[in-house]
This record gives sequence, structure tokens and C-alpha cells, in this order.
Amino acid sequence: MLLNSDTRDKTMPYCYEYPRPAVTVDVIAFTVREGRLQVLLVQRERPPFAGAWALPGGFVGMEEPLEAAAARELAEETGVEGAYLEQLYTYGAPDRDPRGRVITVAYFALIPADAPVRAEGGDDAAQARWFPINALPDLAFDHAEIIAYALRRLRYKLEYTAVGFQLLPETFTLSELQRVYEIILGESLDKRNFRRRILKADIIEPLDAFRTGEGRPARLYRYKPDAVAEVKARRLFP
Amino acid sequence: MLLNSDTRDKTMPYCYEYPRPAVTVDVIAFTVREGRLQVLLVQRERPPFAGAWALPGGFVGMEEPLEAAAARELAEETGVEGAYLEQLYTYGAPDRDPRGRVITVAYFALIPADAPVRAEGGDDAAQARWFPINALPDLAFDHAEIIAYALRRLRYKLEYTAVGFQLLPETFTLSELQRVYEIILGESLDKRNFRRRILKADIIEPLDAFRTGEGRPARLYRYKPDAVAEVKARRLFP
DNA sequence: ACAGATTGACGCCGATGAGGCGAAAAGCGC
DNA sequence: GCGCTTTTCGCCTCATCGGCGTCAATCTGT
Repeated sequence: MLLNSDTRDKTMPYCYEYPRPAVTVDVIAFTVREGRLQVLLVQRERPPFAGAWALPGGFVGMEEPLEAAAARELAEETGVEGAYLEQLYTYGAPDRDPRGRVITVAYFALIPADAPVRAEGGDDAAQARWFPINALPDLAFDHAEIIAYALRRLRYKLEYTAVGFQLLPETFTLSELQRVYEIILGESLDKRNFRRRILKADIIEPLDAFRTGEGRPARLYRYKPDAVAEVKARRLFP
Repeated sequence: MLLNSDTRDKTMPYCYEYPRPAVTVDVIAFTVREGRLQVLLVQRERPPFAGAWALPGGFVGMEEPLEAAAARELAEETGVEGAYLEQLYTYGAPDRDPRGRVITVAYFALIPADAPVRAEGGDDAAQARWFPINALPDLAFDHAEIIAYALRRLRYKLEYTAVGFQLLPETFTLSELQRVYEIILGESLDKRNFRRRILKADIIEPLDAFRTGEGRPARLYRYKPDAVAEVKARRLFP
């Protein structure tokens, strides 16, 4: 199966008693820009799937924790550091990579709307671009499946966890926050009810600043640094 | 780091251009027996941690899907097949195994209370035993942390998903089901409210049989095979 | 056989919370 | 000042949840 499982030249210096799969990390980076939920993709340069778009990712270093590898790959592609990062799922179907057995640990990341992302549409060697979630190109490997699952999980997480703030700048208005929710969940919410509920959750705090623009200026809020990330779970079932 | 990264004898026939971590699966098998939530552990025979208790697990075959590997390990230790199995998390701290880099994909399994589990307390080579969740022995590797997380996830899943049935025989009474919930969640529930809510969820169906015992015989129920596993989520947040 | 104990099953009631909606407040551009 | 937009406050209603009383069916001990 593996092309190199029997070769023994000096380009294959790492030998083991039993065969080992390769381990990679892939990052699904979400952001909300231009009023749409977008995902970061990179264009592959080498076979397999040369020219196709794929999730940013790469091999895990031998001394590198998994999450550190994901953070590194994300930083290499976008320059973004300190973004929200969470392990999503590990994919290991034997045939998911034509080069051999590759097991990938998928992470999803939330990039604030105001984070400067470099190489945006750049003509570097490895081109990276944001794609709206509903206008994705053909994807390499099983990355389409991975993104579909990441989107399900993002929506789910948004509904029972205070994680939407990770997609906004540090300060934001209630309307901006609501728009993020509406974009991701794909439904419109009532302004007054949204406001009431999010204030009762006691996870954001008002600031003394306002955002001026059209209409009445809106108060700016900030995510409470000490707020528990998990909204205390009401029992859903039974 | 790896002892064998430079050795080149005939016991190390699998060679690669870059070093690769080993990949294993570990299974956290839960069951409810003797009125307690229990976890399956095996006693290690070899170093490291020889003699210590650990989660059942082992290496992933090169052509084997991850979940298949978990199911195989579980079947080898217990003989149980077809149990509920779900990927939990992937642990990959560089120092979690003193032998070198070992990345493990953890699965948690729910074993029905009536499933015959072989090697229970047997004196086989690899001894396997159930341990009550609140009376665990010292554990090898990072397995204590893994079990703690699995327990959190089990409780969480029980509250928003219809998964408790996986711990019961195919037919059960409402009181038996309630008992499972009480044991896992660690709190007592009101009989009448539990009954009302679980019937409204419309995921179990009454049978024409009754379980006789102390007091009035209780109607037996069965998990609806076509019921959606995920209880349709009410929004929790905001 | 009968009384009391034990467990299962049905239904009401008040409190709580969520969604729907009206209306006032505060700036902006003309 | 006057319309327009957007924010913000507050009320009303309905569904749901938890708490509890009560009856029904069977077992057990005498």
C-alpha cells in the first residue's frame, strides 16, 4: 500500500517495527465578512489534487502538540494568532488520501472580523482565499465532508455556547452580534428578544462608548473576560 | 527522541522520509451495573506502567478505519459487538507515552446492562474488569484525564440526546430508564415528570408486555428504532 | 382471604421563560 | 423643524417545566 514501506535508502531514515500512518492537522477557519460566513481555503500546488482547493493543514511535528500544530498551520496561512481553536474530529478512513494512510485531526477556528488576514488573494506560492460557505469550489480529499460537519458543529455550538463573540472585534454593538447569529444560523431574529436574552445571560458588559452611524448611536459591548464559556446547560432531555 | 529512529535492521522494515507518530485507539466502555456507573479497564502486562490499570486499546491497523479499530479492541476485551460507539477526542501530547510519540483517538462505548461480558474478573493473560466510576484505581498514561472527559461528555450527551437507552436491554420499564439517568447524572428525578417528558419526546414505544416484581407490574417499553437520535434542539443560547 | 405495603400511572396548578409586538428615545440628513 | 433610521424599554400571552395529590394494580404477610 505505502509506496515507501520497503525502500531502504538514505532518504528514508526513519524506520519502525510496524507500519505507521502519517498524521496531519487540518484547520477549518470560519469568519464573517461581507455579510457572509466564509471559510479559508488554500490552493494545492502538488499532486494529489494539484490545483484543487483544500483546507489549510500539514504534518504534525514529532514534538508538537496537536493544537499547537493547528495553530501553527493557521498562522502560516493567515498570520492570525490567538484565534479561538477547538478540536473537531479525527478522520482516518484508509482511502482518504491516495498517497497512503493519512489520519487527520481537524480543528475549527473562529477568526474575528477585524483580524487582518495576510495573503488574502495574494499571488504567493500557496494561495489562500476566503470562500463563502455556500459557494465552495470542488475540494480535495474528504474536505467537503469535513467542512459540512464543521458547519453543523458551529451552528450547534452557537446555540448552546457563548462563542459567537470570537467572530467579532473586541467591542461590538448588539446589532452586530445579532447579525452574526443571523448569518450563521440562517434565520432572522427579533431585535428585542435577542437583546433581552443575551443580556440576561450576563456574558457581555456595556461600555461607555457608542458606535455612531445611521440612526441612533448604539452602545458598544464587550465580552466579559471572566464569563464562563459554557452557558449553564438547562436540561434538554428528557 | 524515538529510540528506533535511526536503527536499520531487519526488525525495522517500515521506513519513511520523516518520522511518524504511532496511532492507537482507546475505548472508554461505560455500563450501569449493580446500581453504579462502571468503566472497563484492563491490567497492563508490559512496561510502561506494567501492572497498572488502563483503558483497553491498541494500535490501528494500516487498512483499518478508526472506528473499526475501536470496535475490534472492545470486542477483543469484552466480546461485546454492536455496542454504541462514538469518537470522543484525540489526545496527542508529545510526552503522554514514555516510549515516544503516540497519538490516541479515544472512543466511548455504551454497553447494555444485559450484555454478557466475558473475561469478567477472569484470570486470563489480559485481565479485564469493571470499576465503579467513583472508585477507579491509579491509571496508566493520561487515562484518568480521558475518563474524566468521557464522563463529562456522557452526562452532557444524556441531557440533550436520547442515548440512555444504549445502556439498557432492548426492553425496559420507565423506572429502569429513570434509574439509569439518576445514576449517571447523580441526582434524583421526579417519577411523574420524568415519565411525562420522556413520553412527549416520542422516542420510546410501549409494548404489550409487563415486568412483574414488587408492586404493580410495569409496562415494558422499547426504543423506537426510527427515532432520531438527536432530540431536536431547542435553542439554549442566546 | 384480607389488610397494608409497594410500585405504577394520570392529571392539575402555579411559576418561569420565550416569542410577539407597541412605542418612546436618540441621532442624521434635508 | 421634520421625516427617517436605529436603538432601547416594557407589556402581554402562551407554552413548558417542576411540584404535588390521587387513584390503580399487584405483592406480601398474617
